[in-house]
Amino acid sequence: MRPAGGEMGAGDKENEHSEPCKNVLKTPLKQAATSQLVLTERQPDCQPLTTPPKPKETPLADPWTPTSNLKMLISAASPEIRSREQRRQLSDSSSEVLQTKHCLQEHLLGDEYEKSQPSRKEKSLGLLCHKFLARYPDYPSPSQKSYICLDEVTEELHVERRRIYDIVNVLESLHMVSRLARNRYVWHGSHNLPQTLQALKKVGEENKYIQQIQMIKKREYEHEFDPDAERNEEMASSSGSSEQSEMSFVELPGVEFRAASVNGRKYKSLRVMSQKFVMLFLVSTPQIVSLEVAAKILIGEDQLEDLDKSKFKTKIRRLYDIANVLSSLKLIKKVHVTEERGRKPAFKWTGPEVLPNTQDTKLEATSTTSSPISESVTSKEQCSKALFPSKGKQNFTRHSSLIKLVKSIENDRRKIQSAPTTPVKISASTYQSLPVFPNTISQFPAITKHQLEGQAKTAEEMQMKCALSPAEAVPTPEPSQQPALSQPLGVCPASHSSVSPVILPQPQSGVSYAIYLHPSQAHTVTTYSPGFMLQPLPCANVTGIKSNNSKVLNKITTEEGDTQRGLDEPPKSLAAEERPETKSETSQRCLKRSQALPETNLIKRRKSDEESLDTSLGEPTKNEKPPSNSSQTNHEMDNVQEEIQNETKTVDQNMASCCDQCTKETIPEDEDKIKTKQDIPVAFAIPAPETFFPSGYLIPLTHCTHGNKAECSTKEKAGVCSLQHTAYSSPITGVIPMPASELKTVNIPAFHITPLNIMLSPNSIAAAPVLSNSCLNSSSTSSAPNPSSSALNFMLQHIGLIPAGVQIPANPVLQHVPISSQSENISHSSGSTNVQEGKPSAPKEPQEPQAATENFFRTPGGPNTEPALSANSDGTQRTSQGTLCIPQRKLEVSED
DNA sequence: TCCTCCCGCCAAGCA
DNA sequence: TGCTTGGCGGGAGGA
Repeated sequence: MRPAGGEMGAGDKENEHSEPCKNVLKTPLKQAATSQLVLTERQPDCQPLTTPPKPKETPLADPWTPTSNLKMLISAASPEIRSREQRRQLSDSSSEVLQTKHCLQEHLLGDEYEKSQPSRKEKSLGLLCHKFLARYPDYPSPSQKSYICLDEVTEELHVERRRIYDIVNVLESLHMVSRLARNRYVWHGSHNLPQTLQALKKVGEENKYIQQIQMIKKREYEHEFDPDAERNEEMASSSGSSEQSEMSFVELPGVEFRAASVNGRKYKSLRVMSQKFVMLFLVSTPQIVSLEVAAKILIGEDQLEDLDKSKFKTKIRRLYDIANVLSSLKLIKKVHVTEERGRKPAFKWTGPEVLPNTQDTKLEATSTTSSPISESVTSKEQCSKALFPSKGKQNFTRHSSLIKLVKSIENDRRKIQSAPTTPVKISASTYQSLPVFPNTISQFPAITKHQLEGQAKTAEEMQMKCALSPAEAVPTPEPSQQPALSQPLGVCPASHSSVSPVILPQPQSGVSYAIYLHPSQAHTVTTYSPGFMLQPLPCANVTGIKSNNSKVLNKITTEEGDTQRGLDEPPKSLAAEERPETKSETSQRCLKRSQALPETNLIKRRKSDEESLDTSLGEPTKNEKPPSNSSQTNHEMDNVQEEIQNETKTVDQNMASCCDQCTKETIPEDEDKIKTKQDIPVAFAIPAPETFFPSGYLIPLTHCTHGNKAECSTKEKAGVCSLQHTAYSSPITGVIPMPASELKTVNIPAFHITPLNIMLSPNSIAAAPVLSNSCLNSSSTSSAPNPSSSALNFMLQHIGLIPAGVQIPANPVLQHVPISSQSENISHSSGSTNVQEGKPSAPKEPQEPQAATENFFRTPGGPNTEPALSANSDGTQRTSQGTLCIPQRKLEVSED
């Protein structure tokens, strides 16, 4: 009957009753002990016992049939039915049932008996988990705690204890249960779930999982063109993660984690894996994660040992286990993403949207005026509390990293503060690195600094505000959309805030808009920030890497800045690319930083990112001064001209650098490279930074009322008005007041070669010189240029961005202007994935851009939460709220 | 054939 | 030392 040979298969043993004593397993025996009754009764009749596992399973109650399963599910749905069933079960003579079964078993042929056994599916972990969950209320009253006795559970559910551990471990990772003692757990239900998810999301963001995913996808894509790179990938994966060995378990305050023997196995704990898996969903957009990617990331965080494919397979197995439980919890749902290489199993987050951690945010919010830094750190620590604090081991990344974070933040802050001309890290580094006007930064009006700071601060304040009242802050048609909208400002982690959403004051409608840049975009943008250049932006190098088969991937990725530079090196964007050239102080410092980091060390880069992120985040926070300067100034006409001039300089610089970049990088690209660039992670289609500057996301800031200056001044401290006043924003995105109805799209050669789709109002030019400059890209014929546009035209012509005689119109005309080679990338569906990538704001192919329907900047909720969009003629889409969604890509996901 | 994932061996670690 | 936990991977069932 069963395969003989060596070790009997698991399944064999399971059904094996004829080969008794041979299999006396420790655990099974124990279990047998727990169900002694059954065994003792049976043993005499049947063969000497022996197969602990079997007796235990076959015995109880109803046989495992679809019917019984149905009953179980029904009972699960109804406590009454359940209890009734249980009572009946108890009343039944279990021994009789057992005997009957065993007798039946004995009389049946092997095959027949096997058939009588529950099918594999009926024994699935998912179903088991359902049954397990059915035993406890989702929200148990705090007064009456539900205790879980593993022995009872295993007995009642007729499963091996081992299986229960799998379930419990995953539940534990979500803090739905916690271990009290041996064999004993406490059921918390979903009470802690929101908190847990928030914490996980935060930690996930801190860990830059999005970037890791991007990198993995990038490598995958590379493999399509270079099969030999596979080995490299593995090496890269392992080496790059050599310092990621530290895995942490995110613990919630008040929910103590006391897993036994976890110390020795924590790194590979199913709990940790589960949490990380969840994090991937929470930080990614859309919230779809393929098993493969998840496994790779998990492996990446393990030791170097995890190189072979068996490890990968093991991870996949574990992920299936976890996924089954999460599916039972309805947190995820299995789907498939179609790729060129076939369908890939993936899971889509179907759980609750994770809003900003209100607790955490509140903390920060309330502390903003007192001790921002410490608060921020504190909150982070709270979110990612280390395990076993009593042991004080350093095994918990969160702890150590947070500590480092604090230090790095302080250091950066000091540096920044000491640099009077460094308004905001982002812009500071940018400007400083500009070759044309190396000292321009010193001329940059302090007011601009305040504006920028105010912006950053505004973002943070918005975040807090959103956290406090998300719905109010960003009204959305659907609750599920809230996260999407609030995320940029609220949920959006510090890392994103560094990119700070650009606020678009809308004096007329009273509604401001923020152009929120997706994390990936943020990276691009923030490359100006020293820290960001260290980020392993995948897309970038891909282009240049393609031909470098022999290179070790990790090296390649880490060498973006160096090795790629000579090629097309894009991702790094301005800062990374120009640093070496300009050798400005800032850039040098940045370069040093980046170089100091081991190229193969992903975690270090991550940390570096965190530093910069936190720095940028902390910057505004630390700055106690209300953004009054910026807000006030923005409204003062007297200053407009000055600002225009200053910004014009900035623009000029940017443009100059942009030109350089374009000529260097964009033009030379061949089709292959372009193709490579098209590679976009399946679930996280993030355009190659070097190629495109992804679209922005206009977020109506309806909660921000436009008031007069006086009003704002009074509100500024509350961080409400600052948003509106930050009209000029950073040169990166440009900001201009405009009515939603007048929003139009133009391609903005935002830094380098990355065109940015951004909305412009007819009068934007005059109001926002920076944007106006961007408009130069459009071939619109101009109408009477105003003074500012004239100046811009002059400068732009001067630097060769526009031909002599061409004038940038004061009233920009919406246009999609293809930008050289970049445009080709767009229409391309991700290299390896069929999750079709939309292109990042798409330049050249006006027709294509719109093809992408699913904006991955959309709400984290993914497709489900997609707001109603109305397509604009230019391919952009607008939500019912006026939020502009620029199509990014189409995700083909098939649900099972 | 590949995808899923059940099953239980066996070692770490706790009581 | 016995027992609990849980990492791990073989291999079976299903698609």
